[in-house]
Amino acid sequence: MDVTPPHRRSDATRAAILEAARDRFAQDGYDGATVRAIAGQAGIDPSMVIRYFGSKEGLFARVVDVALDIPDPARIPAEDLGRVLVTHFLELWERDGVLVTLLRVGVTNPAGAQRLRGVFRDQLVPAAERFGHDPADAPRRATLVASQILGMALLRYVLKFGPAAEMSRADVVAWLAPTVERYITSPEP
Amino acid sequence: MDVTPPHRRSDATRAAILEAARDRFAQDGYDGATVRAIAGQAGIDPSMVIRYFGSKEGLFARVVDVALDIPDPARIPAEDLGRVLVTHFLELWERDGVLVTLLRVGVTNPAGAQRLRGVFRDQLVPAAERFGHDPADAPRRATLVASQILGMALLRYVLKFGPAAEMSRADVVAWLAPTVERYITSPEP
DNA sequence: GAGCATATGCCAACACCTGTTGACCTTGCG
DNA sequence: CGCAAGGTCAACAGGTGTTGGCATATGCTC
Repeated sequence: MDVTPPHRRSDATRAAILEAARDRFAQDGYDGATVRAIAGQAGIDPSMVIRYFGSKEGLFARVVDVALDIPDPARIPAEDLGRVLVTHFLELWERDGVLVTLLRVGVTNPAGAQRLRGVFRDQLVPAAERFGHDPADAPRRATLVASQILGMALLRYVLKFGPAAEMSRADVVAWLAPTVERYITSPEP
Repeated sequence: MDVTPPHRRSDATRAAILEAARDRFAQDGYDGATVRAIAGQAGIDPSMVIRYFGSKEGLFARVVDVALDIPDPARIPAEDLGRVLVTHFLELWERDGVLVTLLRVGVTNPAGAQRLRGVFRDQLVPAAERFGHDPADAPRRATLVASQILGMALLRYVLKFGPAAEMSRADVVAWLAPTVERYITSPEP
């Protein structure tokens, strides 16, 4: 898709804009993050943002592009399933601000919600199909797992509630792992 | 605190503004809900909103005033604890848009996040103290329960994900009840 | 019932902020 | 040198919360 020559003189600026945008979107959401604030943080003029990314929406689309990289169930011992998955998701949320951005924007912006649904449908549900025994159950299992993971991420990384943010990662994993495991493997409540 | 005479001629208008505000805030969040849109839906002039509630923030403070009414643990049979609590929270989220509003705004607006923290600290943690055996553990238990409930509410009532919204209430209760119960009663993961 | 004070409501405008655009310099490379 | 890409500046059109002035209608006092 990107057929432009690999080295442009403005690549540094583009990268600076993207980095600033990631930061501002994650911090302030879509409406809260103004083009002027992003440009200011990147140290350039607001008009450059538009020239390089077409529009604010175009920039946002570039920023929010996430691969969940859910591990292959075949390579996980059955008794470690919950622990491995929860650990993976925590790392995902802590890696960069993309998921925080996605959630922040998805909650207020219809287009953002659409994008969140896309991630759920294209990555989480298929993973649930690989994990569970009955593929028809996958959407429900994915929903249950997502509810627990999203809820903890919301408290811990978005709202930054004291008790949630201060829990050690090991504690979070220890408590959530059995829940997630049950949602995936148990045939009924 | 409210010493004004009980019957003002403008009470109907005030109520209309509050109702419209509840709706718009729940739907569009704090920034998305404009004073003009609220006034339009209430069928009056935008200036009336300011005159009656001082400012947009004042109106929002009036709208977002929620009592979780968490039931008394002494009146719940131990084996019904999870079911009763999950059912209670689902009804709370479905009753009116207040919790949806609170979540939508809390995610993007710092003041909204503060208010959400207040609800958590003043209502959820004390409840966890009454429920659990070790009061020192209450913040962590409240966090775990909140993570599961908030996550499901997020998918079901805010983002309106298909699979989450279409699950029957009974199904949600059946799946979440054991989780919530474990978070409250189990001394360790 | 008449007159008046006051509450109620609308209109127009304000100052500010938003995304976006076009004209204009400036730098670096062929 | 010439020319295109990189970058800045100022301005635009539209939307925001908020304010003051002006019309109207209501309810109270005589």
